[in-house]
Amino acid sequence: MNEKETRSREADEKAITPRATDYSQWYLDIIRAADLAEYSSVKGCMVIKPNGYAIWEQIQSVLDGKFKDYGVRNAYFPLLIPERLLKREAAHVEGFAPEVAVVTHAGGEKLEEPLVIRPTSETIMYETYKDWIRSYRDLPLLINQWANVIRWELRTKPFLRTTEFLWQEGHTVHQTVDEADIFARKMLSTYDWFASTYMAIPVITGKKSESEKFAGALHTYTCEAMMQDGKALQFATSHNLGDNFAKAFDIKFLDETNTLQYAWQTSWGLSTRSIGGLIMTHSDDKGLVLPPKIAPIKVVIVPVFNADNKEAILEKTHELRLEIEKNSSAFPAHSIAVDERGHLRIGEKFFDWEKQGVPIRIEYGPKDIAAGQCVLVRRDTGEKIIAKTDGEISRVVTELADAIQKNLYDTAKHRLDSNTVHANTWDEFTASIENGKFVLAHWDETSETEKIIKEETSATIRCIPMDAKEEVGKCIKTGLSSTKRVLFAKAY
RNA sequence: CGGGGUGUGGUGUAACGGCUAACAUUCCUGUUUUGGGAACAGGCGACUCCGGGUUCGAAUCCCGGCACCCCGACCA
Repeated sequence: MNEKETRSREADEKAITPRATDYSQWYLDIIRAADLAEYSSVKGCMVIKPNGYAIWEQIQSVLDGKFKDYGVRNAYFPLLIPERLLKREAAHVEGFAPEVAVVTHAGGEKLEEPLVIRPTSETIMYETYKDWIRSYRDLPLLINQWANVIRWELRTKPFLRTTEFLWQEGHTVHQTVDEADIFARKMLSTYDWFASTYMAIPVITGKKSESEKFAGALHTYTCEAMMQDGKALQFATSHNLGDNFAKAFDIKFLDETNTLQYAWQTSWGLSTRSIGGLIMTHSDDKGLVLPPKIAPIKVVIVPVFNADNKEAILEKTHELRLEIEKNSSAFPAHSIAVDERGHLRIGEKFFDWEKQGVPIRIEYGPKDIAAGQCVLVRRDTGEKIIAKTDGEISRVVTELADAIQKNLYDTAKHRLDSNTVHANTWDEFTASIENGKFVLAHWDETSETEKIIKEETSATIRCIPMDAKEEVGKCIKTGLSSTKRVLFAKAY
């Protein structure tokens, strides 16, 4: 075997499984290649590694700022919930009972009352809320919590469904059902805005069907994204809880007319699952691809040096880095990396950063310095751009980041639009679902029909789209009359 | 809980019932290298998943257990 063949074989061994071959393995390969997470010794749980957690911190930072703009304040409630609290709201306990973990022993003794580890915090928070709320002047109460939760799922996959996961859960209390509903929708559009603007993930917003809605909610609103294999991923949800929990937890307030009333509530959440969506939306067969606005490292400068000129080159490299940093607020110091590693060859460094999804790579060596320029390479297209280092570099980097952000969104949007189809007959419907499409179809609005469709095709109603037009139609399964199309797809 | 598969250095693999369990890679030390996956030299690293059994002799054969992975069922 000659040298060339050896190199080619090694390259194959390091390569990521192509998407077309095995989508599931491809997804896991990306996570490993980008060093985002790994399985832990606890079944169903994962260790989020620094590269993965850095993405979560970006998400936290953007969302938390937006929540604060709305007057939402952060708080923290206990991990352990007395079992009786979880049982207060009938639909809620029925929905969560199968997947809760229960602590039965502590302090070396069996507990009088078991404690469940929160699968979500409605119950423990609302138990407290009832003492916080006396009059309409205490409302609205707007609280968010960044926390971990545990749901004992039978089958797990990193980020998308793990036994323990991180999320934010917002819980608000309002005077009227209308005000609560408006707030729930406002949070839905906030998630929509975040997904499209920052994650470059276009979503379809809508309402969940009765059988898919949150256990204990009046309405559940959702953002549904399309992955590269055509399957749907629930990106985030926002619930109008009505007065279901207020009645179960006795949350009442005195209104302006001195009448005691039950309050109206919402809850809304976005989890580390969104990172799974991010990976599956943009990554390619070379590794992770991150949109610049959410990438922890937005630019990596790879200097080209040898033992003789190393110090001189590195000095110039840091000057270049400062030039970008000081001229554009979008690129703080920690978002620009300089690869000074001396034990790796230039090629290995390039592959390393490509795997990690860094949006822009800048190559900077003696030839560039002599010419007063540097070479920028886009992660999304691989295109090389030469820019003058003097004066224009920070503008070029900023524009390039915007162009990458836009390109990633446009590509995902095109994929979503071109794979969303209408079906008017059962045959059309099943064929489209089999082809991995999002299918807009008429439905007779019964849970029975929904269940039958799921059993026969494994497709579920992802949502009743917010922008669904009123039109006369017939249910694709039963032929009964229907007034609007709903979104069906196979889901993660 | 069904169906399928796998357990050997950190990772990926090899070894007919028979030598001190081999090879590659990672990692560490040095030297030389650096515009697309470097080379050489040296070094660290395993009770071959666990427990029994058969045998002069077991990573290998038999029995039992356990763990993990994939496909279902479950899942806001």
